[in-house]
Amino acid sequence: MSIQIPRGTQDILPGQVEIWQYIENKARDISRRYQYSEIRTPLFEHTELFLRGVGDTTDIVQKEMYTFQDRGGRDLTLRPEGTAGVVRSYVENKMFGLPNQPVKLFYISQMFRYERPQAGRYRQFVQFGVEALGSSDPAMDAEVISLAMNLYKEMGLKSIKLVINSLGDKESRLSHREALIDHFSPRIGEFCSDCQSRLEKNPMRILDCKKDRDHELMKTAPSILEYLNDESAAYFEKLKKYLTDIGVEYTVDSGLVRGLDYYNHTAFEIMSEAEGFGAITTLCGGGRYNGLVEDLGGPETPGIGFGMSIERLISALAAENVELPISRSLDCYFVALGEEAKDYTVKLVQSLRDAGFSADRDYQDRKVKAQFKAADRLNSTFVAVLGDDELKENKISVKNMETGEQTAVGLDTFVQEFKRLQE
RNA sequence: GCGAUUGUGGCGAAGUGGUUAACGCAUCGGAUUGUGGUUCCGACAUUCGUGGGUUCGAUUCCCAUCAGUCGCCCCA
Repeated sequence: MSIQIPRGTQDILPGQVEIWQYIENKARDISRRYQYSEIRTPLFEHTELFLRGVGDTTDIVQKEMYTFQDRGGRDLTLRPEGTAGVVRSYVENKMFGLPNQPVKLFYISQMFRYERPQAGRYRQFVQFGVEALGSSDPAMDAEVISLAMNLYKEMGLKSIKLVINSLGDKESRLSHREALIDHFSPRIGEFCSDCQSRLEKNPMRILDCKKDRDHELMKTAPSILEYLNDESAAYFEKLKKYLTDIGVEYTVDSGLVRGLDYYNHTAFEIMSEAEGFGAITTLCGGGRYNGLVEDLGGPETPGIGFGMSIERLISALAAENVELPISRSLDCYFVALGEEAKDYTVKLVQSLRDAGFSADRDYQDRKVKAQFKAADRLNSTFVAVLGDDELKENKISVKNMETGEQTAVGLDTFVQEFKRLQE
């Protein structure tokens, strides 16, 4: 049997790729308006980067990484997310020393996670992500969130929902952590094995457990929001005010815990609420990661960012039946009859292309009728017919495919005549 | 990592333990010796994901394997 595409990957074929290009253009345009510059980092990094950056207790690191050794015995991993690589580059290139701060970066790149594929989940997928490094102003958080929300709005999505939460600073998290342990430990035996191991490692993640969600202790669990210290609470209030000021609607969910260890203060998620979207509704996830730059060997630097899946964005567009303004058209298709005409057509197609038009012709040696069918399928605006009759008079027939009108123009002045016909 | 379900021409999709594997769409050719989106006629699977087994015989039964889809865990 012939070789198949690797599991969880996909070919993006003509017809589909136009959607990708449209989205990528939109993402680049909105990044430009928000003044984020593109950064391109390697597809793979030293495994150590993700162990330290993403956190070695996370699912991503524990069971989802594409890790391999190269011929030199180096431990490398295909990036499972974008932030770690960008922060590594930020530190390595000493961007903290750039005159313009904060440093605002974006990327559109492939990510890799070894998982069982399902609706909205692939082993190779593409994220549009944004990172703003060097500011701890809550207005920065509002900007990053609004960038993501605006992209979805401009794409034409209606059924999307923004959920925000604050995880607080280190001090707030610590006191919340203790409160959680006090709350759950007396009856931890009633919880699933995952939760039992979470109790010491990361008790916040217990709140996220789907298996035990109906347990009575879940409802009475202490909320992080009650444990925010004054500074963290004020930060969160500011963020909410800014979001309201710029018209970004949100709901607060104190149970929102993101899957990566590095988050603090702001955490947010954007999901689709479209009917029949499938089980995985998260389109975009992000948050603040003050401390990550330091963990990766840089100076103390605050940061915030998000990652959004292009695949899931496309699914959401499909679920909402959004029509994108994508038009593929052909200006002129050439129909040639006979050897002499065919030879001449080689030059004619070239002349239109050189003049900036899209032009194509038959290469299958098809009959006239079939050539017209092809032109029709290609949605060609005009068809230029060249046969013995035309050649005899040094002319070429140009047919407007919409009106059916056909006129003969001089072969020598064809390009100029064709331009005139555009009006 | 676990579970459910599916796998027949380019696409969609019937079907049966027995020798010609429906049909629809698309494509190509003809009716119309040089003009599309309509109509009519014709052509188009040594083969039913792959490997093995049962059988006189398997696309149809069994096992394994690969892949798709969906769900769980978790995430984008």
